[in-house]
Amino acid sequence: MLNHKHDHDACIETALESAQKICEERETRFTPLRQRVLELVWSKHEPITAYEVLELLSKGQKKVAPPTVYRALDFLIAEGFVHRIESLNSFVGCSDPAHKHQGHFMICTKCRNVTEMNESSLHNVIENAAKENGYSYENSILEIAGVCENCRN
Amino acid sequence: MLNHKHDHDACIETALESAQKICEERETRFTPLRQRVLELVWSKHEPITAYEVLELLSKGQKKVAPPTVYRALDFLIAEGFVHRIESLNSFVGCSDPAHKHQGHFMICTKCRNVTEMNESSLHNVIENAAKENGYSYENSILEIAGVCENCRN
DNA sequence: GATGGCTTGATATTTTATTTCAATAAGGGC
DNA sequence: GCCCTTATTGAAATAAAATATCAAGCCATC
Repeated sequence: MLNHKHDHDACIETALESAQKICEERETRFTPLRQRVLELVWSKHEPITAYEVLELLSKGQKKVAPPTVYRALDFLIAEGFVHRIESLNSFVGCSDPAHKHQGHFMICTKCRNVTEMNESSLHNVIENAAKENGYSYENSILEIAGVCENCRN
Repeated sequence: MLNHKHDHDACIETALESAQKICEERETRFTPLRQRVLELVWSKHEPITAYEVLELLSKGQKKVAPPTVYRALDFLIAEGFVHRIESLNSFVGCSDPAHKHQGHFMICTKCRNVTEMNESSLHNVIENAAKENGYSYENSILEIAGVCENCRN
């Protein structure tokens, strides 16, 4: 778990406001559905699956079908508001949506909390590794499994 | 594609022999099924899906069910003979089965060929990144998408 | 208020992976 | 060799994750 003092409601709100603003700048449509899905993805710091989002989304309202969720997620990923965690078939809110980038993550194998690494040095190393092996660089995923500080104590 | 002169039959054979030897050392059972699945995974350098293996395996003999393939793959992965490419839901033969390690890969977005990187420097950087962020290191996946040298020419 | 494009709804299907229990095969101790 | 235990494979069903397709709705602009 994150720090218990962590005000997660504020965290969600910031993410939503930030996304709202970015969409206005880009003139992309941050529809109610997309807002709601982003909110649900942010509802915990742990990665959430598309079908979990589906279930939450369907609560207390007309049920939605999988494509509805996947399309919203596709949009949010394209805008950089959400990252997909490949090793978990899950999704997490991006901690730095203003700058488009790949997700490089650490995943706690105990609490399943995810921490995003935005270190440019790491990114450079990865990009260089590709070039040294004769590949042009397009994008990359890095997912490190380990145990976070809180869980080790 | 890899170098056209690449003798892929020899490549498969080496992988099988190497696996055979390692299993003898470890006293694990390299059964005919597991051998056959490893051979099929190695049948191309591109990643192969479990269901593609299933189909090849079922050719000209009694059809097998998905768990048969997945169990064989689980064994091969546990022994380090095969890696899973998370971003493609696919599997590739390991180029260095003697040393257990994570797979760090580059994936060509044109020819879909996969190159495994066994650079310890890269591994060190990743392990350090985890520690700097307060995580203990267990394992990691790195999958870089780009265009390989051959495809750029 | 018609047009065209994006967005969502709805249904069906595909792809990927696992659960469960039964049958078979392999190795260890006697 | 024969029994016992355990590992492996077979078989059927199901679960989980994702996509294809077409219809309906919304919205901006003319």
